[in-house]
Amino acid sequence: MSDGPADGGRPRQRMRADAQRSIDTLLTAAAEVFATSGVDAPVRQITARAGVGAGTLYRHFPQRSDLIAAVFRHEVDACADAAASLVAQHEAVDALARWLQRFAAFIATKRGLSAALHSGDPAYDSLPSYFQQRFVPVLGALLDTAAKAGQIRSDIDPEDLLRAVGNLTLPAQEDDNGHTQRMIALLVDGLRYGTHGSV
Amino acid sequence: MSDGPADGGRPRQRMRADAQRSIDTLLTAAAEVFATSGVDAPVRQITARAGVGAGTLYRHFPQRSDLIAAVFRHEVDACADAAASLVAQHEAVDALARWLQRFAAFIATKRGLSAALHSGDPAYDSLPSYFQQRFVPVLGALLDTAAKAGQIRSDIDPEDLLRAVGNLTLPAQEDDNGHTQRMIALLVDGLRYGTHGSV
DNA sequence: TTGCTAACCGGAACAGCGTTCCGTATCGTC
DNA sequence: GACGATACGGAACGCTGTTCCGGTTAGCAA
Repeated sequence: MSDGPADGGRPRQRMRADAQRSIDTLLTAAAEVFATSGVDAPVRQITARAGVGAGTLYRHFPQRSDLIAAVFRHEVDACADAAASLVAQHEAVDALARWLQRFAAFIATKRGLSAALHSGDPAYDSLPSYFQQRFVPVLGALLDTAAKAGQIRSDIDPEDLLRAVGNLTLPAQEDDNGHTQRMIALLVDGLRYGTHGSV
Repeated sequence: MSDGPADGGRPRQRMRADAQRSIDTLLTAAAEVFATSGVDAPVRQITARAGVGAGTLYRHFPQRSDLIAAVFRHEVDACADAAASLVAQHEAVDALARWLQRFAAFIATKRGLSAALHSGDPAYDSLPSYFQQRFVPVLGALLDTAAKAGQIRSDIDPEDLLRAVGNLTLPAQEDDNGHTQRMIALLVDGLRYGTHGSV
């Protein structure tokens, strides 16, 4: 996906290089600021970090919700795309485990977002389905590959596992000392149960 | 309860009459403004309606949450106290029905509040229990009286009924044309069921 | 009743916010 | 290289919450 402005579709005509640069910089800066100061952080904090004027931000994201939604989609994409390189570099079940950790880290940054999600702003309406559309196939493929390799059982619904990991992550505090990671590892071990040697 | 300032206790020494007047005016004005513009309404709108300077508001309610909590308590009190006069003027089951309608009207004005409630501000921590402490005995007494008069059954838990009416009211839109009221009436009829003649 | 003082009031003033506007700079093309 | 369209930056505007302080008033004592 091409992280374009908030018109919701593909660019109707090629975007100028500096504009695309601005958008990328803003998206990155906003993600960092949202992570540290929450989604209610001042606009100027984002523009300052991006080294960009306020006008530039409003040109590309007329509404605050546009920026938030774009950052969300951007991070969803980054997380989903991470699966490919993990698969290339690790064994099937290992790639699965690592991706779930990555996914948990993603969820952990979304604490302040749930309030915005339920604010009724229509700009957010498409976000949950985007989340599903992007992650379910990715996780589904990871599960499939590992199952076909005989490394995990094959009766796991990706949607269920997605929700389970999400729930596992939500209540965690910031300083949970790897508790969430250990729980996810446990979950993965659960997946292994019932294959080849073990019963 | 004496709607004092936000020190949480009774006035440690008699308050000047003009101060008490200001507090009352502010509480009334704030309630009206919150009802029309939501709890996020500008402070100046409240002070303007109360015919009072900003300094006066901040003197009595240093934090915004203090004002919101005070308005809430004030309205809880008004609603709870309404029961007494209803009992004096109507038959037991009628008083009960009328009070439930009154309670539903109260809940209906609390739409915007739930977000504030869950904001984590400790000023709101005591509100839910205040709600319970104030309403459960009132409704309990109404139920008791009506039950002893043989007008309704006697196996109703006031806490349950409180929650039921609350839930009944929450999803209602502003223009529900008396739908909520009809549902509550139905609930009261349900209470009647199983007494004297009927089965 | 009068006078005194602590308490209170009003609103101007300040700081910080989101948002708009427009002169200037840059890109892509001819 | 020159030109038009596009995008950039940041000053400026209006609105916000909050503070501050000179003037006013309530309550009490003489």
